[in-house]
Parts: sequence; structure tokens; C-alpha cells
Amino acid sequence: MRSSSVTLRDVARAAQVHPGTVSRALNAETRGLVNQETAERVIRAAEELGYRPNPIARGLKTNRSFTVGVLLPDITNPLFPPIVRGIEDRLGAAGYTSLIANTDNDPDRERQDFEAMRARQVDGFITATARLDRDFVTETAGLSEPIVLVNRRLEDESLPAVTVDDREGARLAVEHVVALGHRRVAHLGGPQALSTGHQRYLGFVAAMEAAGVEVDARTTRFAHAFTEAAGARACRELLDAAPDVTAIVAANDLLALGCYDVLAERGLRCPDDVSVVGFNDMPFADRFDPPLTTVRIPHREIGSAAADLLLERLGEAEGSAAPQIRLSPTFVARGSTAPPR
Amino acid sequence: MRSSSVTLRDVARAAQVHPGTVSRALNAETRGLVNQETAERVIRAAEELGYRPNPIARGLKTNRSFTVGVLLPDITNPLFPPIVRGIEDRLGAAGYTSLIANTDNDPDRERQDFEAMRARQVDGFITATARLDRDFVTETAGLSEPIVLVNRRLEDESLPAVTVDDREGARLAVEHVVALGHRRVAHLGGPQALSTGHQRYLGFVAAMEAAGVEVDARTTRFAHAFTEAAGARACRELLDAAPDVTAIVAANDLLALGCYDVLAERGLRCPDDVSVVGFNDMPFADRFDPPLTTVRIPHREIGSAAADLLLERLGEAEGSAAPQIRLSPTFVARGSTAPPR
DNA sequence: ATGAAAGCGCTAACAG
DNA sequence: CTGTTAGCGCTTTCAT
Repeated sequence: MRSSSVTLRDVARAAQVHPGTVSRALNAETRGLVNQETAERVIRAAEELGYRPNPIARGLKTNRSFTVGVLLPDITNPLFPPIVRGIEDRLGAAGYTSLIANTDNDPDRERQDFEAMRARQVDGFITATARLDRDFVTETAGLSEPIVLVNRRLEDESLPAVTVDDREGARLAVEHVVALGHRRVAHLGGPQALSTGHQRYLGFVAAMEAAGVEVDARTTRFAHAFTEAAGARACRELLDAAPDVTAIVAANDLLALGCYDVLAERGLRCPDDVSVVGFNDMPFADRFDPPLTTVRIPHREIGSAAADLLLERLGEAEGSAAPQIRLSPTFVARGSTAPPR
Repeated sequence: MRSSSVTLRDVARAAQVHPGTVSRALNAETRGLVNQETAERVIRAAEELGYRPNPIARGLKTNRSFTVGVLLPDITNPLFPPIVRGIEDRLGAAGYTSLIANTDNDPDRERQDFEAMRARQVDGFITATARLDRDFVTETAGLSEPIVLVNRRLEDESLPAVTVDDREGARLAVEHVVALGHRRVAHLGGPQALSTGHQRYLGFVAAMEAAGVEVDARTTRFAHAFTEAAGARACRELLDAAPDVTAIVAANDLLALGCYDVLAERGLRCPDDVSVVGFNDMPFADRFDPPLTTVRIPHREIGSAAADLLLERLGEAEGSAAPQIRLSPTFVARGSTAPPR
């Protein structure tokens, strides 16, 4: 027995009308169907009794829960909190609540969370998991609940997606170090199974070629995860294979931090001996030692754009079929890059 | 029309039994009431049809949503993501889903989110908003939904709470700088309306007295918020009033970062001219320049302990009435502290 | 051991 | 314009 068990019937009794009428009077959409005075009486009664509609019961009837599922790898990754706020703020304003699940990039958990959310009748999904290979997203193509992708997109663009232009971001990074005079520039790539990792790699190669700087296999290494530890491991391999690099373009800030560690480990100074550029401009990147030169992406906007896309598909706003929103990155030069000696 | 519209009735039809029987067979608690063979037949049918129970409908009947509301100031504050994961992981394991709301420390939003969550029939609350003054928590003392407090506690300890021992943490900080030889040590406090801000201040004063070091009004300033900007402002006042301080004990890492800015602004070096110690050991605090000496609190454990407390009160586990869990902080000496010149 | 029936709180035809 | 009725999917008496 909930304390606030004042139901539609209670209001109906108090206002001397039928429950159906109360439902109509209280719902903005259907208020027109009811007499002005009656409606006011009902509303007053509802207020006096402290009536709060039960969205659960409503959802049972209408098949809408006003809830959306948000799947992401790990809220603990500093990239996500701002994105999540962008999503929640926008969704909340539209009357939706979001359910958040941390999948830890584990396909099984992902599918499990996904199913659990469907069971909870979410009206739609926003997924910030970035895997490229087959997964629940591609499997559930004809799903009834709309999905929008964040930070990834499908090859055939069949699902709405908001991403940042990763290749463009990589280009900005390359142009920066090249302009500084670097010629031995390496790429510390992310997992190639993640669209971000892959696109940034592609962007790196393209920009290097465009700048007429040689790219060779020795100066490219891929981390198996976007973590400091994986970045450090890959960086060691990189420096072992190519000790003469003067600049490293990392596919992500955490990877860049891994580079910091390895450089220190080997008595190399950043940026004096080796310049490092990151990607994402994670919170507090300007506080690092040295302050990290990086590619900034509009975290919050990514989230709100994704929410907008989902709201469109939920019929809350007009919009095109499977829009592909690509936000622009900007470049932030800080202390981790300098001209080569 | 949801795609997964396979309901209890569908299963009943397939298994040639009454829906009521399906309900009993599928629910572990009541399975004993049904014939072994029948139960198996039902379960098989359910699997074949891909039946997933609708928790919404169930909740309507049972008055439980298996959902809990988590209220916090801002997920973007690096302190919270690990706490949230601690909460979600524990709650998720027990079959609960959490609804998260960012209140931005705004009492109105807080109350609003709180009501919205009640309307959504959450079974209980975890609130990480830390205000000390009257608010929805104290107002809703006799509430039917259990509440557990995180990072704050009530004077009368009438609500279960998990906090860290803030005074002890402050003591660790003071003892560290005093042991280093500092005598002119200042406190850059947090908002005194927040229990964390208040307790840390009290702990600072007590530890200073215990160490026989003088505390005077000039060397204590309070920031109006736990932000870098507020910390910087307070730090300027502090240095204006007491230019001879050699160590600053800040009530929080963000405040400490504000100190970094002001010291740099005034051409003072940390730790050479002034030592700074923070509180929380936020993620990447070891990456700052200089690496921040701080008081570490077990973020994740705070979250899981809170979840445990709530589960107890939801009848999912045994436990005492209004337990007060106080976790111990530990000290992490890094590069922002050194002996005075 | 199982079926029948009622009902959780609400909305949506359909009457009147 | 408002009352009536049915029913969303499930659980839970109460019979049988």
C-alpha cells in the first residue's frame, strides 16, 4: 500500500464525476472534450487530494513508458558523463526518463541489458557502445523500438546516428604537428573494431598523405582498448620499433596519457623530445602535466543531438528518416606539443 | 503494438493451461504449487515463444517496480561516476534498475525529480545530494519508500546513511602538512551547508588544535561551491588576508585546483612556495601538475554500501534499522606537498 | 494441482 | 459533454 494511493477514482468521487471524465479533464490533449467548469472542478479536486497519475498504469494501457534505454560502455570513462547529461537534460525536458546501463563493452552484457530494457518497455534506445562488428544493433534492424547511435554509425547509414567527424579530427591533429615541423610522426591507434578507432586511423593516414609525410607500418600501433594501460603497452612497442619518432598522434586522450607514462619511463621529455596529441579533450585534460594538446569534441551536444533524434522517432518532433548528424571537432593546442628539436 | 507481444496468455494457450498456472509456474516462489510436469511444459513453451514477462504489468499488481531513484547533484562531477557504478552494479545484481536524476544542487529540481520518481513508482531512493538544511529528505521522514543517504547523514541519524569519515580525512591532511613542518596552514573550506564541507572544516580545526598549531580566522575561507572557480575566488581572499601561509588544506580536489590557478597567477610555486592538499582523490588527480596530494575516499564502495543498505530496507536482505556506515579515508601523498622552505 | 474471476490504475472506444 | 464498459498483462484469492 503506497502512501500516495490517491487514484483517479478518488478524484472522481471527490469531484462527483466518472473516472473517465477525470482522465479526460486531467489530460491536456483531451481536455477539450470536457466542460470547462467540470474540468476546473476536477483539476481542483486532484490538486486538493494531491493526486499524481501513475505512469505505470497509463503505460500498460497506452503501450508507452516514457522511458528510454541508454547503453554505454562505462559511465566512469570521463567521456560519457557530459554526453549522458546532454541526453538526460533533453529527454527530461520532453518528459522522458532514461535508464542507463554500463555494458563494459561486453557483448553479452550488452544484449542482456538490452533485453532487460525491452522487458521494461522502454520506448526507444540510445546506444553509445561503439563496436563495429555484428551485435544486437544490426540484429535488431527491424525492431519496433527506435534506436539512435551515438559515437558510431552503420556503413549503410540505416540507423540514425550522431558522431563527430573523426577523420577531420585526425586531420587537425596531423596538420598541427606537421606545421610544427615534425616529419617522423607516429599514430597510436585505438581498437580497430571501434568506429572511432578505425576512422581516426583512416583520417591519420589520409592527412599524412595529403601533407606529403611518409607513413610506414613501423610508426603505427594499435591499442586493444581505449585505456591508459593499453596505450602504454602500444606506445612501448611503437618506440621500440621506431625510436626516432618526434610526434605521436594518439586516437584518444587516455592513450595519450599512456604515452606520457612510457616517455617518462624512458627518460624522454614531452614535448621537448616527443610531442603528443590526444583526442576528445576529456575533462581536466588542461590540468595534465603537460597540459594535453588534443582534439575537442562537443560532448554535451553529442548527447542532446542524440536525444533530439530519438524524440523525433518517438513522434515527439518532426524529422527525417535516418538522419546522420556529424558534429565538427575543434583543435586545442596546449603544452604537449612543440616543434621538434 | 510492440513486437514482443507474447504474453502470459499466449504461453498459456501454447501449454494448454490457464494463465494463472503459467504465472505460478514461471515464478520461482510459487512454482511449488504446480505440478512438476506442467511446470516444465509451461517453461518450455515460454522459452519457445520467447516470452519475457512485463514488469510494468506485474508492478501494477504487486506495487513494486524494482526500480530505485538515485538523486545526485551532477554526474559530470568526477566524484559521482564511480559512486553511481557502485550503486548500479549492486542494484542490478539484485534485479533492480536505477533511475538517475541530476539536481544541480537546486532544491526545486530536487523536489521535482523526487516527485517524478515517486510517480514512477520507484521502490526506494538513494540520494547523494548533500545539503544539510531542511529539504525533501527531512520533510518526507515518514515516507513509505525507504531512503538511504550517501555522503551525508542526519544529525539524529534517523535515516540510513553511508559517508566517509570527513573529520578523520581532514585530520590526515593536517597531520601530513604539520609533519612536513608547516605551521602557517590555512583551510580552504567548502560550503558549510553541505555536510562534507562542514565536517571537513570541523576536522581541520580539531586536528590543528590537537597538533598545537594555531588556527585563526584569517587563515580560513569558505568557497560557496565545490568548484574550481569558487575555490580560486576563496583562495584569492585567503592569500590577500594571509600572504604568509605555507600550506593550504582544501576541502575538495576541485577547490585545490582552484588554488593551483591562483598560485600560478601570483607567481607562487606549488609545492615550493605553498603546499596544497585536496580531498576525494578524484580520477586523474595523479595526473595533475603537480600530482595532487589528497585524501582518498572509496568511491565505488560508498556506492555499493548504499545499495546494500537500500536492498536491506527493501526486504531483499536482513539488516538493522537505520545503520550508519562510515567508511575510512586514506591518505595519498603526491607532489603538491613538500616541507616549507 | 489447476481453473475462474477479480482487479491493480488508467485510457479509449462507444453510447447516450 | 459525460457515463459505461472493456481491457492493457499480470498476480492472487477463491473454488473446484
